Amino acid sequence: MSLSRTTARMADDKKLTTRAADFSAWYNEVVLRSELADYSPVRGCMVIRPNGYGIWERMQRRLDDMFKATGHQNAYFPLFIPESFLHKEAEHVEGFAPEAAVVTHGGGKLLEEPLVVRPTSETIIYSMFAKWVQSYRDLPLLINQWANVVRWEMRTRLFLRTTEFLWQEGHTAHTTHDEAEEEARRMLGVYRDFMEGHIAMPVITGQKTDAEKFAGALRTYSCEAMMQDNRALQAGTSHNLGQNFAKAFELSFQSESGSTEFAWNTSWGVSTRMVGGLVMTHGDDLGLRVPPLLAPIEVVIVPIYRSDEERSKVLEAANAIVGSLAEWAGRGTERIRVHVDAREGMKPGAKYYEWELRGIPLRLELGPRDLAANQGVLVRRDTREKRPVSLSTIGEDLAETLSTIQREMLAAALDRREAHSVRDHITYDRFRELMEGEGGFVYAGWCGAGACETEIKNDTKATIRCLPDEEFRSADAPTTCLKCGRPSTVEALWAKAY
RNA sequence: CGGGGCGUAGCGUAGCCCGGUAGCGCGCCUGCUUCGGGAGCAGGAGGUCGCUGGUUCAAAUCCAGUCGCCCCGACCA
Repeated sequence: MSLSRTTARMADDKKLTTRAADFSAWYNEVVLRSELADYSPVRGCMVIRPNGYGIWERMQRRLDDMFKATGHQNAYFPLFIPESFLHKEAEHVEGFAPEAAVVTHGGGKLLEEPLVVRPTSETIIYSMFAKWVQSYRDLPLLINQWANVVRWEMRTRLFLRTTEFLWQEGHTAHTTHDEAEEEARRMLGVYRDFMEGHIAMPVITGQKTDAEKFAGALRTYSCEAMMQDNRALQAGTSHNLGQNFAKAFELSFQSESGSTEFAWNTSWGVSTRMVGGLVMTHGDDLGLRVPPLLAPIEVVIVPIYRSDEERSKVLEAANAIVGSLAEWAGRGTERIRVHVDAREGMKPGAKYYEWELRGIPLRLELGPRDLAANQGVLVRRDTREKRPVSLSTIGEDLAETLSTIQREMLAAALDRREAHSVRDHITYDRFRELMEGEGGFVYAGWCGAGACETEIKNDTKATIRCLPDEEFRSADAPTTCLKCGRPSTVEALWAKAY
């Protein structure tokens, strides 16, 4: 029926469409079949299913800790924003008005002023900050909120771009430009640490060009990751908003010297899009691969038996392992998340395929022969490596293997990214050929002219993903602009993007 | 908004040209046998054929309209 294209081959064929055959179809099939999400009755919206939401919850938990550790507090601002608020900052309204959903009726009556469903919350938040801040002593104000937002996109894709999505948006107010700048950079660093440390998804950080920056920001910074089709995914952004919103919403304070000044703001956000990034960074032709730190289940135990007698023995042993892991404190308070797949009427092989599709990092096969030897067979999802492990040291063994998987997944993703990155001085013809073909990240010189940026975009669909931070720049800096050949003022990272 | 594809059981589909008992595979339920890489047999449940109208003795099938979804392009996290 309606899902025929994407769910084709799903019911009759057990295998997924391969990444090489059709990356896009592969992505949709993985998301649907691993039950991360499903389409909703409303166009462009999605339902996040328990498997997907479990990953998001772990992302949230970790990020929330990181925000708290950097001094932020959570708050919640309303979904509805007076339409006039959106109009108070010129660039901002231009950026968001086209994709705003507007509520015109309530309680059966036409509203006096339409309400915008937040596409982002700068306007409502800074209008409230204005009420709360009087003195420099009230600053910095460091707030985060977890929320849903709505942007009426023309084309949507599960997790990557949906009409409604979940995210966090940090909003801060500071006394000086430099302090705001420091905050914007700090949170970009937090994002990078999280993406590399937890999603095992390496990112390039850097500054957005004027063409790509947030509507209303002074400067925008982003984390750019490379997906397996060699396209870039903007996985997180952080903005130095300058005084633009402070001026629009009269967010001012009295300084130490007694003068009245506008505050300096930042905002920064990451969304459920990261789940899509996880899929496209780590998934393979068998399905999803979830990095252990984000996996709601880290280890699944699959019991193997013939007779009822064997069944009860093996299940007893499996439950004993679960019990011992609940006691085992070798990982501090963070216990190993283990699940016993005791479903009947399913052969072990069928269970293996299913857990592989869902990307659970480790599988412990447990049969009568294993029990006789006090062992289990441990299988890594990422490498599919299979080895016997002793049940007497199972906690240590699992914990160590999980942390190895986490580390090696990042290393593998990093290798893949570097293998598809070009830093040599590249001719424009070669660049165009690359963008039409295999794609990838290209580091090249840029004269700084918006015209060159636009021409390249029209020509090749590639855009400047960011002006990379120093550590990502090439050892021998490019000297000429990729497009016009004039002297380069800055090194740019070019790629086709999601 | 342009181009393409498609709406028949939970999923995938056949049937539509040429109108006449709605079929198949997967999944689901029950039972028995199975179980170290996607089990077998037997029995069973499950359908407003997207919706509305028209033609006809009779519509999944023909005609008109309408709604929706997916994919590919122009905007965006």
